[in-house]
Amino acid sequence: MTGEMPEKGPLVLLVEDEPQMRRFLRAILQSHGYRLVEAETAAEGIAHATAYNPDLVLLDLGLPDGDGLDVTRRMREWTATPIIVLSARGQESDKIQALDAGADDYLTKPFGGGELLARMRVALRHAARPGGDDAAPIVSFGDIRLDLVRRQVFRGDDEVHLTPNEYKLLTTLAKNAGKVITHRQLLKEVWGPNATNQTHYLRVYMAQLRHKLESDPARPKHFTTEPGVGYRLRTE
Amino acid sequence: MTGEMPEKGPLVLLVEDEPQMRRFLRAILQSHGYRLVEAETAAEGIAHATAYNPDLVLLDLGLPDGDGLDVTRRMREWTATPIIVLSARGQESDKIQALDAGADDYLTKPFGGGELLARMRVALRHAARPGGDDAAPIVSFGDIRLDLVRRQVFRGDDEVHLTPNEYKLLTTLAKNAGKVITHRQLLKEVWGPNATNQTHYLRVYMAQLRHKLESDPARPKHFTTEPGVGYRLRTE
DNA sequence: GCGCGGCCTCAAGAAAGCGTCAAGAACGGG
DNA sequence: CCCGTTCTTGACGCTTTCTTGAGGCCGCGC
Repeated sequence: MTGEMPEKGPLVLLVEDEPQMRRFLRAILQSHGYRLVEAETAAEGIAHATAYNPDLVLLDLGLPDGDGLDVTRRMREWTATPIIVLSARGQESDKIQALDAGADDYLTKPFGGGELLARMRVALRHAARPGGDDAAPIVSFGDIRLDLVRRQVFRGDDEVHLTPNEYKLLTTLAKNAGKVITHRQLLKEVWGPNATNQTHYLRVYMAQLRHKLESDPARPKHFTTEPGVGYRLRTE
Repeated sequence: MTGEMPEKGPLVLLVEDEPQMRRFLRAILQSHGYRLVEAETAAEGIAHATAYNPDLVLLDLGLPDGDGLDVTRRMREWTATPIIVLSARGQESDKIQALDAGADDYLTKPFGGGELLARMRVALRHAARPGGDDAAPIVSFGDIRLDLVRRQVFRGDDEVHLTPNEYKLLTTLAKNAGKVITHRQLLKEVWGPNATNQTHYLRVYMAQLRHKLESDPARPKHFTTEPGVGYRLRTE
């Protein structure tokens, strides 16, 4: 077996008032690895959209407290998150209105779970396209540049080769730059939860990182030791 | 009407064999300012797609000379142009297949002109978003040129023959040039999701690619190994 | 001054991962 | 049905990476 990551799937906001429908969708989504947030009203839908910033919205029209179209329009004022409308109304004019209001797809109830999932994949595919999500994939300190997307480390203009563990250790430090990270945390992150007392690993690997990335490995400027506690990466 | 402006509406490629349906769609599209290119067969569809580089494709499944899904898949090898499938078949499995093959939407005949136009607007809205079109249809590195449209690989002036798996492996690497792609990703992409632990395949096929495309296969400049992680294609 | 705990260094053996070669199986076209 | 191509599988040796241990340094409390 492989010690996989928790594999957190895309976050879906479900806005739907009928309990029965909600149960149906919840079952489908969760069994396919999606994380789920639910709302029962338009107002709650908008509130959750801003609070959770989901990857996708499933929106029922005909909510108790207002038009679902409003939800769509309101969301489109500030986000391009895919919205798939689910509706009992199959009139062409309804579809056109919803789509022009900013919805990305429109399914008429009843629909098959398979089709819904397929259309969700399409929507998520779109959202993944333009490099809109990854904000700052490059961390730098001193003359070191760490490119998290390409998985490359540069020292000046030269690429530095890191082994998998070295890289993982560096990234966990970099992701919490400035903060102290305890031995336990680092070990758990890099070597897994069964190695949280092998502090010797850290000494060896920190030494390697320092040799590869510090100009004076014996007097580290960036990879500093916090005796008895852990290590810290100083990025300025 | 004649005497109009230079008519610079979006260019739509219509791939449809039934003359009746073509007439119907032609009327709708032209009356709404779209420019139109028509194809009657799958082969012609692909040819026109490369020749005209349309803004949107309307694709009928069930063409005389082959599966419409193939057209979708082939196009997705090099372009992200929106594809809306029009089909008489309304089975859920058909929809799922088409959408997963790369289609952006699926309408079952008969459908209303208004809905089609609305869904086209959605598709064009997606395509219009920033970032624009990314995938250059030709990738090159060293003295290698990879033509994604023609599915051809050249080394200098000579064409290099690749087997299907070799080609697929090369393209998945090329589409993420510079980034490390994990063993798992590559295997899933080339051999399907049931082979994600057959890392041995990768060794064999990477060796073959290197032999065909590297000047010194034993010391690869472009197809580099990231031990324990995956492979990377360096394009500079 | 001495002992001790925590840390760093160096290095070697163990383990895992990788590249190579080759043979048999499966496939597809004639 | 046969032949050539492509895919799969296995064995082997090599390289990289991981793990482990021994030794030394330093600061602190006693």
